[in-house]
Amino acid sequence: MAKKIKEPEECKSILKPVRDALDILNGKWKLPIIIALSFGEKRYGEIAREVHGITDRMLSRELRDLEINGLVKRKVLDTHPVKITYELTPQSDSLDEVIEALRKWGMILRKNMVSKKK
Amino acid sequence: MAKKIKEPEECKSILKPVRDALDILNGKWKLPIIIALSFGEKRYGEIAREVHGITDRMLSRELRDLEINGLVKRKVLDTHPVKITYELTPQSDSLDEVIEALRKWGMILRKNMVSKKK
DNA sequence: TATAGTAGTATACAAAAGTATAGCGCTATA
DNA sequence: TATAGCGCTATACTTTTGTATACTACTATA
Repeated sequence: MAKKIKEPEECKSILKPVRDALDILNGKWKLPIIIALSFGEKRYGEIAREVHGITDRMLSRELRDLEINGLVKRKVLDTHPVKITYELTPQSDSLDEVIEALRKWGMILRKNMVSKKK
Repeated sequence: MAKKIKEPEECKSILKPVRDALDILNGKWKLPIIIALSFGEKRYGEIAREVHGITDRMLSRELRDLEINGLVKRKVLDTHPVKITYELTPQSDSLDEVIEALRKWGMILRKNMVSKKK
């Protein structure tokens, strides 16, 4: 009752930031890449090996996207030959909670699948 | 050091469930629909009005998808004329943490944008 | 000298996601 | 009788996402 009056505003106040977040994290690969980088800076090839199934094209596009949105920093070290690393910015450090919540939910999913199917 | 040895397994153990979760929550609309339903069961038209910008085609497809994956229950009430409602299942109730984490992150995003841009 | 790793880009294509618009049969209301 | 709401589906289209394969120029190793 009191809920019905309050609801529309409450619903919007959740929807808006969530949609902002989803706009940046969209697609199949962004969070997996961020997770891989959450263990420390990595080189292109290292990320490619950890995020199974991603193609070079997608990886380079997603890294560029993430860089544009300020989630990832690309660093060129002037060793010889040059070495390039990617690392997270504070912006994506703050994704920890999102990732942890998704991990937990994914595990619940799997448990339910197993108990239903097999 | 100790981290480096542990990392590959640790990384995989996070990546797998997160990717399971993302496979089900993919796209622009699933979480917004779930958020709308988190305030209680709703009819098709009500959802359409709350999730701004979604087209009928997408809404009916996403609802079917969510139903198939056990996140939403479609109920047909035999009033006259029939009334159809959608409600969350316990499976998607457990998404609360994910949504809350995304909401918080989305708000941080917006704050940073404002302080950088305007 | 041949091979493999480095960090990607180029090209072409297929599949999925999303948009726009129209329409259906039904019922309740003006 | 006309209109609006109900819960969708149909058709056609565009955009985004993703795959597959080949290629570059460089360096280090076998």
